Parts: sequence; structure tokens; C-alpha cells
Amino acid sequence: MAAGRRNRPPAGPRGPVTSIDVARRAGVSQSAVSRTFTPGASVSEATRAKVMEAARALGYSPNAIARSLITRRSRMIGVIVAYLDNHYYPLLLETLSQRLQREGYHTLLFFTQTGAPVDTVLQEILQYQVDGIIMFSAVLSSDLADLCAAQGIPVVLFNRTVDDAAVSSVSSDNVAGGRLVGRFLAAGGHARVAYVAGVEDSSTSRDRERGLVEGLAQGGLALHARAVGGYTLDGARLAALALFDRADPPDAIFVASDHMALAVLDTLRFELRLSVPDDVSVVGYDAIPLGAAPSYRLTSVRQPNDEMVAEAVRLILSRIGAGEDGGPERVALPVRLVVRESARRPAGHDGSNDPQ
Amino acid sequence: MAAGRRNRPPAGPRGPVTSIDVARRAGVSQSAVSRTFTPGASVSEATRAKVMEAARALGYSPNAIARSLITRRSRMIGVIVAYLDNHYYPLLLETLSQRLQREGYHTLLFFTQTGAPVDTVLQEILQYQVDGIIMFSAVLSSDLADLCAAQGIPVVLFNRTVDDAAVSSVSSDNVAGGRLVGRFLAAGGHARVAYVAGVEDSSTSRDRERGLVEGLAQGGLALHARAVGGYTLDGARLAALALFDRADPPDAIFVASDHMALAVLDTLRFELRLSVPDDVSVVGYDAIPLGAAPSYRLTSVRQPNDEMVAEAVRLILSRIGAGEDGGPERVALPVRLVVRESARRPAGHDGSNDPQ
DNA sequence: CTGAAAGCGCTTACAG
DNA sequence: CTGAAAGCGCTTACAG
Repeated sequence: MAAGRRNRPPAGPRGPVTSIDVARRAGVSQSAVSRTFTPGASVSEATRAKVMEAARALGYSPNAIARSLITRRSRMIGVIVAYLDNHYYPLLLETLSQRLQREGYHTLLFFTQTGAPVDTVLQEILQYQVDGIIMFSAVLSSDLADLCAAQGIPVVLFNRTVDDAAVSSVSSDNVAGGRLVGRFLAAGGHARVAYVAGVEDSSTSRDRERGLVEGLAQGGLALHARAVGGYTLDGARLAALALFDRADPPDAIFVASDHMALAVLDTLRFELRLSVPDDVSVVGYDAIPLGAAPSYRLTSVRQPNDEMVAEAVRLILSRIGAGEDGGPERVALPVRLVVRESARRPAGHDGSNDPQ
Repeated sequence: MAAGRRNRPPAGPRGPVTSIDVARRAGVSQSAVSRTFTPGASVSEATRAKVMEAARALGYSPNAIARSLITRRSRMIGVIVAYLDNHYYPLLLETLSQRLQREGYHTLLFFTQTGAPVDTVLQEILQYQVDGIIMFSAVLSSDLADLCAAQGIPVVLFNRTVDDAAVSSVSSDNVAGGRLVGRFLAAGGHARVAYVAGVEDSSTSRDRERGLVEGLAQGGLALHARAVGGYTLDGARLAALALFDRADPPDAIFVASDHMALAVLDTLRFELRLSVPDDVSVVGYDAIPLGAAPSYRLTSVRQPNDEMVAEAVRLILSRIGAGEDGGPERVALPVRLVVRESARRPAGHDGSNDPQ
């Protein structure tokens, strides 16, 4: 009946060497082959040597898919990125992926449109039996969070938090960052401080604004104006124009991300013909490398990127290991102000805080 | 003996609902469930309805890992990225991943250090039984190319070519791009044109330089000087400094990538106090969005990014489908010059070519 | 259209 | 330390 060969491709070029092939050649059992390729399993040196020799001769390497099926661990982490046009993310994605690799995990990458529902993508990810999910600035509804929880898949949000869901998150202390900026601008003698938000419903943008308001209050100021940039270059440009299309334009602008801040700066200088920081100060958030370029010299808030990534990896792995774990954790790491020349400094401030 | 339950987790929270569970509830066979979730399979409407109803009730979705094992198709494409610090790649990676998603494929992402061997990473990818591999500006030895070929895994190189291997590639016509720049600079009345290379052994950088030399020759010029930037910001800065640390500095510089060109521009303006383009012209390659910013206005060569990605996807999918296919293909797509203000123009050139 | 049965390539208790 | 056997959750000829 030849049932055993039915699913083989038609004598294809692909040499699917299996552990059985290796076992046969080495004169050992399939179990012995498996043990040889399982770190920590008990195999005698003699057996191991025979297996390795046979494996080398046949060009065998274990089939991770089959292994995943039987162990119920895919060693894949689903990574969902909402958008990569922020210069800030690619670097983090690289660090994250390499860190996961080092831990023996792999990155299954998905993109969502900003603001679009994560639903479809999440379904696909779950079908691939990922061991965990890390979301980069994507918004997760609590329904979906529940879905993941029901399947026992830990989720870690990066650079976002959700209030109402059992989801871990790691971000910088956005409120503290905003506060730092608010105090700095107030101390710098600014009178009319405006905020350019990212996406309105992003926790990141909200928290930074909240901090700004608090910091300004400490200096006796209220927020003077606000506009929404939506985290895009165009949006930021329009926001900047809107802020100056009024009788009392701001004398300082805090922008929710460096990416947008660069666009704001360009718009102020080249479209509105303003001098930065003489006419108006600009402060960003993220401290992206380009902000340090001589053309921009952007004052910004620096997140501890590597630590944040390390923390996200630690969180996801600990929850994978634990099974029934200690529940979600929220981590907010400390930030610091990087003072350059795009914002007027408080008297006596010598800019020594500038690491660049 | 209860052997059937041995591998189940200890009554975990994870509800691994299988097709058998659904079949039981729907009162049909496991085959019927499978067919319901296989597009194009023959199931009656009545059966399909029963299955869908049961699946919904149980929260079932097919296990892609198990499916991969039996079909010998993982529907995963391994994507290897050499480095993401070039602003040019993140966008392409996103486009690529989304295009693959649309075709029902998924992205398994890996990073290599620039210049580091792809060996380890490639081994891991192959274990995951990816259906194909796309490499972003990574260098592939012909040994490894052979390994993939032996396993029947098609490989497509993006933005790189290899001479001696049976590997498909898609890139822009780098020689033509360089030629365009050479002619443009010669026509612009420049006398001493220098080149800032990327990584010396990258086909991309070599081809762009070759084109430059050809274009200059058409205008009666030879390449005046060269330096190596290694595709990094720091490397580019040092290259710029080196080019001006000589008796006869260049009056024009063609830089192998926009990413580096921005650093060169900043270095010229802010460190060497030169005026661009009055003292020296700068031309890049890639036409990254930031190059259009008012602070830079970088003249550059634009690759048809979307077409290149589409082409890479087409190539890889066609080779997956074909099994024994028509062999590797090399695609080089046409480019065009984007004229802005960072380089002196030939007399009579009105810059109308600038799309921005 | 439908179901019973075999098998994808592995791991892992179990019993030596 | 080692092997025989069962099973992970699917798909797919085969025979109705």
C-alpha cells in the first residue's frame, strides 16, 4: 500500500535527512540521536560520537518544527510592530531580536498599520504557537489581551501600557520625563509652552503630556497650547504650523518624539523663518542619534534603551518559564534629560549634561 | 497506561483545542474539520457550518506548526538583515513583511553583525524549515549558498549580488546610478570628484563606484580620490575628514549611501566650515526621506523601493512554487537622479527633476 | 462529499 | 546509558 511514502515530495532535491536516517547509519536508536541533540540529556561519549559522525556525514540538523510540535514550545516570540517609520524603533528591534537569539528564541515579525486593529495579525501569530508576544507601541484591546491569557501566551507591551488588562509592560518613566522637560522649560524663562502630542490614545503621549503639565506647574506655568502630530513627519509639520497660526504663539515646544521634533524644527526654521532657540525652544523625546547631528542639536529625553529591551526579554522569558506565573508586571525605567542647543537653558546651566 | 496524556502540560491554563475536539463537538470527522479550514477543499455547506459553529464555541484555530510538519511547508520566510542602522532598511523591511503577510507567508527575522559570517544564523533558520530566505545586504558565501540549494531552499539577495553562486538577487542598477552621478557632476563643472565607499567588499558599493568612474570618464574626468565609510555615520565622518586632509581636496563627493551622506554633509559644514554646494558638492544614494528635509536637501539616486521589494517577493514565491525551477534570476531595476540643492547643477539645469 | 487510517519528524516516560 | 513505543495536531490519498 506504500502509505508511508505518500506525503513525500516527488523525489525532490530537498534531502530531508531525519533522525531515523542518522540513527540507522550510526547503528543506534532514534532516541540516542535525539539525546545527542538535546543539551543536558544523558548519552555516553561513544554514542554521541557515533551520532555526530553520522549526522555530519548526512548533513543532518534537527527539524525545529517537529520538535516544537512534541515539546509544545516553538521557541518563537511573536513581535508586533505598529510602525517603523520612527527612527527610534529599528535599533530597538535589532537589539531585541539579537537578545532573543542569544537566549535561543526567534523572532516572528508582524506589522500593523498604526491605529489599525491587531486582531488579524494576532490570530496568525497564535496559530504559529509562539511562546510569547512582544508588542512595539501597538495598542492592545483588553479582549485580545484576554484571548492571549486564555491561551497561556504571555504578552509584553513595549513603550505602551494598558490600564485594564493583565498585560506586562515596559516603558520609560514617561511622566517623569515630561516633568523634567516642564521644569527645564519653566526654569529657562519660557512663558508659553506648547505640546505636540503623538497619537492621542497612546499612553506614551498622554503620560509625557501629564508630566509636562506637572513640571510646568512646579514652575508656576500652565500648558499654553497643544496640537497633535500623530507621530508622523507631516503631522508634526502641520502641528507646528497650527501652533503659530494664532495671536500668541508659543515660545517653547515639547514634542512627544524626536522623530516629530526634527520635523517641527525644520518647519520652524525653514517655513516660519524662526530662530531656534532664540525665538522658540524645541525639546524632543527619545534622544535618537540623528538628534545629535550638528544640524539639529536637539535637546531631548533619553530612555535607557538597552535596559528596556533587556527588561522586556527578561519579563517574557520569566513568564514563559513560569507557566502559572506571578502575573503581569509593569516596569517604568528612569530617564534623563540630554541638554543640547535647541532649547534655551536656565541661567547658569552650562550644558554639561550633554553626553554628546 | 494512559500514554496518551503524557505530554500534556499539568492541567495548564492553555486550552489546546485540537481539530479532534472540534470534530467531536460538531459530530463530524477530523478530516471534515481540516477541510473546512483548507481553502478550496470540498466540504458541504452543512458540514462547514457545523464545524465553524463548533470551532467558534471552543475557540479553535488550526495549529500552524502541525500543519507545517505534515505539509512540509512552513509558510515562513527567513529574513536576514545585516544591519538596520541605515535609515533605508526599516522601511523596506516593513514593506517586505507586509507583502509576505498578504501572500500568506510570515517573516522569521534574524540579524547578523555587518561582516560577520552568516553561518550560525543560517543553520538556525534552516532548522525552522523556512520555505525561502531573503537576505538584506548580507554577504553570502558560495558554500552557504550551496547548502541552501542542497536543501532546496531558494535564496534571494536584496541589494547585493554574488558572482559565483546560484542565488537570485534584486537590486537597483547600481552601475547606472553611479554613471548618472558621474555625468551630472562632470556636467556641473566639477574637477575633483571623490567617492566615499561603503564596505569595500559589498557589491553595491563597488558597482556604484564603477558607474561613477564611467560617468566621469564620459565627461573627461578621472576619479580624484576615495575613502571608505563602512556604511556608518562615524566612518563617513572620518572619510570626509580624510578627503580634506590633503593638498588638493575634492570639489564634489559622491557618497555610497544617503545615510553616510548626511554625516558627510554635517562634517563638511560644521567641522570643516565649508559651504555646500558652493565649496563642495555632495550626492548620496537611496533618496531616504530625511534627505529631503530642509536642513539637508540632498541630491541623491532613487531606487524603486516598492518595485524592488515586490520583485524580491515575486522571485522567492515563484521559486517556492516551482520546486525544480528555472534557476536563479538577477534583477536590477532602473534608478533616477533626484536633484536637490546639495550639489552644483549643470548650467541650464533647473532642478525640475526634483520630485519633492 | 465524507471518514478511517497512516504518517510528518521529533521527544520522552518507561523499562531495562 | 539505551531502545521500543506512543503521541504532538495536523493533512491527505484511499475507498466509499
